[in-house]
Amino acid sequence: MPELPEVETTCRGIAPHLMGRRIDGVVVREHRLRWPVAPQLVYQMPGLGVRRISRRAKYLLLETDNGCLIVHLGMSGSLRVVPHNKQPDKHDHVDLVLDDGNCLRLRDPRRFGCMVWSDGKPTQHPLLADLGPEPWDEKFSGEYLYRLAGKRKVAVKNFIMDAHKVVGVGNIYANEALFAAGIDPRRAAGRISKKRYQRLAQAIIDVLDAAIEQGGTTLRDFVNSDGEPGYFSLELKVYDREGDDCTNCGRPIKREVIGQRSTFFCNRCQR
DNA sequence: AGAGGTACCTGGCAGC
DNA sequence: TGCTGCCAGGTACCTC
Repeated sequence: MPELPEVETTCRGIAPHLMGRRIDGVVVREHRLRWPVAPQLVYQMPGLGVRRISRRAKYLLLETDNGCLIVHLGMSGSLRVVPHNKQPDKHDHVDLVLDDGNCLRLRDPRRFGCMVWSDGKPTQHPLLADLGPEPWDEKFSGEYLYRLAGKRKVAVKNFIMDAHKVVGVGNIYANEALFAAGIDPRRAAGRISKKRYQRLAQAIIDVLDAAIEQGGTTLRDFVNSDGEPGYFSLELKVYDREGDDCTNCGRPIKREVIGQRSTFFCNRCQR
């Protein structure tokens, strides 16, 4: 389940194999992703050169000479560069055939991902236009979160997972960042001090940085690899550790459902 | 406008 | 062993 660090790692992994290449063709074996695979892939992409690969939130942007492919990996998606004649597996839904005999292959068993097209600036696409800042953006800070929280009653965990506030904080990292900042995930967003938001903002950045670094060091080959990029072996302190000892105080980690999502925390260390 | 809930999808697992 | 049923997750979209 790709969270932002895995998307970033994918972006870095595939970029060298795509930059400057030409798309010779596109094969869509299954168009039923979250939204139907954009028809432009088939009628517009062939013949175009790849100019730039980048990431915005959890979206990968593949800019060409004439339009931009926007890819989201959903929960189970992955992208790899493989020889085009390699036999696709059941869940290999789309190939972008490159001019060097390889292809960029999208695999997505659960089909929560998407491949949509943007003719203009991808950042103005409806999916991207209203997103909050990247955690590394200078716009993002504890002050920013504090201001946005106002008097809102929503649980702080849901608040930081809202991509319209700040992008890239999925369930795993929301749990980890709140633990690092010592904040109870159930606490109302509007009832947290500016100072504690400053700690939280830094925790979000730190936890994502650490995961991206892990991704970089444990990066599997994005070419000719059968394996999935795999989960970063980042040491998680609370996520999926219900009943285990808190690494800080030794008390058992609690699990509770907040906003229909599993939430893990230490109710002694997080207030 | 904010808050809360639902849908989408399938591999993997627990329980029978 | 084989079946059923539930869960995981990101995000758009629905309703109140």
